[in-house]
Amino acid sequence: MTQTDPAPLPADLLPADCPVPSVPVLGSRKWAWRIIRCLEDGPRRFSELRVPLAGITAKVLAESLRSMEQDGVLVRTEFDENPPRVEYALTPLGRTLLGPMDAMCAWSRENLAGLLAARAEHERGH
Amino acid sequence: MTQTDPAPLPADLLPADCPVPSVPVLGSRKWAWRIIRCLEDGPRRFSELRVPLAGITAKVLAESLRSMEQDGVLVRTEFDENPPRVEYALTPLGRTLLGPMDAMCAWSRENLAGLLAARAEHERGH
DNA sequence: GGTGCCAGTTACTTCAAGGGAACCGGCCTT
DNA sequence: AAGGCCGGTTCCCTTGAAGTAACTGGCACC
Repeated sequence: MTQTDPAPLPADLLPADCPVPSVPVLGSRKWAWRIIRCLEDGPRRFSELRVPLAGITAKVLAESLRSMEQDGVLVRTEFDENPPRVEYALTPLGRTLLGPMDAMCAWSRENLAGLLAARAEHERGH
Repeated sequence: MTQTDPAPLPADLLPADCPVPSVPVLGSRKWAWRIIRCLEDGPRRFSELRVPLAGITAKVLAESLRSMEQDGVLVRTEFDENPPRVEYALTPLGRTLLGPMDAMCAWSRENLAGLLAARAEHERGH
């Protein structure tokens, strides 16, 4: 199971002098941001997550959740019911990500248009 | 040249309801954070960037720089000198990234230890 | 004429993540 | 007995970024 192996942190994680070159939990995992957002308001079960995360497959969602659980940003709780129920919730550590994420989200809201314009211009001009 | 095609923004970029699921410029490009940090204090030339970005190859650096130029976060300036000189500098748009990046960096400084602990515990306990 | 510098390029390979489709096990209802 | 629900797993394929290594072009200096 490759996805349950703790992914090695990128070698360049903390280069001693300059602050973080990448964001551990959020980098290189396409759905991580959205998953965290979906859990912001409380625990959700597997199938509840699949709805807002339109397009994600069970496989990828399961993989992402396991890796984020490993990182300690969320917890998986299995209830002994039938049909089975499994809930995912942010940990306190996971909640601390919301602040920085908001900063990034604000940046995107303000600057995404500019970024797309830059790309478009680049495509036309050359 | 695949890397000069404007990469399509991820389809899930702005899902209307919830703020940005990923960071355009910084996601999925391993060296982007560090490159921006290296330009924070002023323009640098190609070979100057290779020093602090220990381990990066000319190819990857060139690719990254071109894609970031396309996104409008930096500019490439070619001087007609010899030997050739080319400088890269952050644009105003690029500078606006520094704030959110600082927030993320602060998060990492504060919580990286906890994250590694969570991983380690996961590895032991299961 | 050979060497070096700078800023790359080109071709090839590797690797991790994502996507698609099929399948599973337990229990419940019809 | 058949089908549905939930929460997955398994296998296989594709993709995109990164890494490796060799090579380029123009000029300048020795």
